[in-house]
Amino acid sequence: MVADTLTIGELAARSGVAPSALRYYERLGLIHATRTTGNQRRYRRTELRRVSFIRIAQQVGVSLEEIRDALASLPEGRTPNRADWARLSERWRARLDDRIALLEKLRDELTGCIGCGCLSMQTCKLYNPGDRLAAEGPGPRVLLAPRQ
Amino acid sequence: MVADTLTIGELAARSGVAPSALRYYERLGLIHATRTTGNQRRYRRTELRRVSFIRIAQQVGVSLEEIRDALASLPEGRTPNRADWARLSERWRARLDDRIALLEKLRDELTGCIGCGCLSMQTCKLYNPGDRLAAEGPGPRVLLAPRQ
DNA sequence: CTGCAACCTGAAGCGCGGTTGAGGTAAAGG
DNA sequence: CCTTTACCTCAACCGCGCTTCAGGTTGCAG
Repeated sequence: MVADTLTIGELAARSGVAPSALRYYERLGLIHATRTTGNQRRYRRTELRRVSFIRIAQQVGVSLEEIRDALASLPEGRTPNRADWARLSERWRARLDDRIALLEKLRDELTGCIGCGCLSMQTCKLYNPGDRLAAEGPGPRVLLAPRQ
Repeated sequence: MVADTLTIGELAARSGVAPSALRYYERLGLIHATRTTGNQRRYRRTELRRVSFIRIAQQVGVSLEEIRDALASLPEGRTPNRADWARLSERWRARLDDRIALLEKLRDELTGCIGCGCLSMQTCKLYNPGDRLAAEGPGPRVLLAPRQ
């Protein structure tokens, strides 16, 4: 069955995401499907692009909630075009840049910092990169959200 | 009380990690403490460095289990010296390099990839950066582990 | 028209990385 | 000495991002 819509199994196969995960994404409002008369999901091909975006964003370390908000900025009525996606990806490029900068800072300071014995929380720039984390206060919830 | 050992509260304050988390790390074997006659934990100052290492590794996206394994490579009998820590941090530098390379690839391909409409799982290099993920097979457990 | 794979829902469960709470003990200051 | 604050254990719970399972329905191939 190679129509203009995809079954959940087909979308799963093409995206590498399990059907259960796709249903989960739908519950959270990240993707959408129409239904057949028999209540089975049918996906438009453009959903593939959404799923792709979701997985990429997860790799960057973004929670599904944030991803949902980002996807919500895509047009409702019509199929998103290149410009729409480009706008979205531009925003994520900035995120990536930030994240890369953080990791580079970590890398550049790691050896010297541990080598000199300063890895003691107090003085170490490494432990509070840019004071971003310090501002969050105690409790780890903030960091470490989408693994990887 | 400013002795040569730290109470759990002091270690928590200095490290920015909650006491409950420190006890949790101990249960998992990431850190160690001696006990007073009254069964309270006392930490050697070097534990501060361990905790610091743990938090840094988490930022890079490593699971506590992996961190424990890494810390296990430190000498048992004696206090780890600079060379010990340097050895360890060298290994993590490589991890950081890998991770940075991945994110840079993601960034460099993101705009072009979405812009050209190829973000379709099939052909997109972005979705399978370096085929590392494809090799894992279906199931997300692998990626997205320690959030952020 | 029948059979079987693929699909459906809802609820429960899992792994991680912790936090919270109850009920009790230790230790430092006055 | 006594009070207050910090600490102890154990068990239960939380949020995230799913998976699994039971019990039932759909839809395409032969």
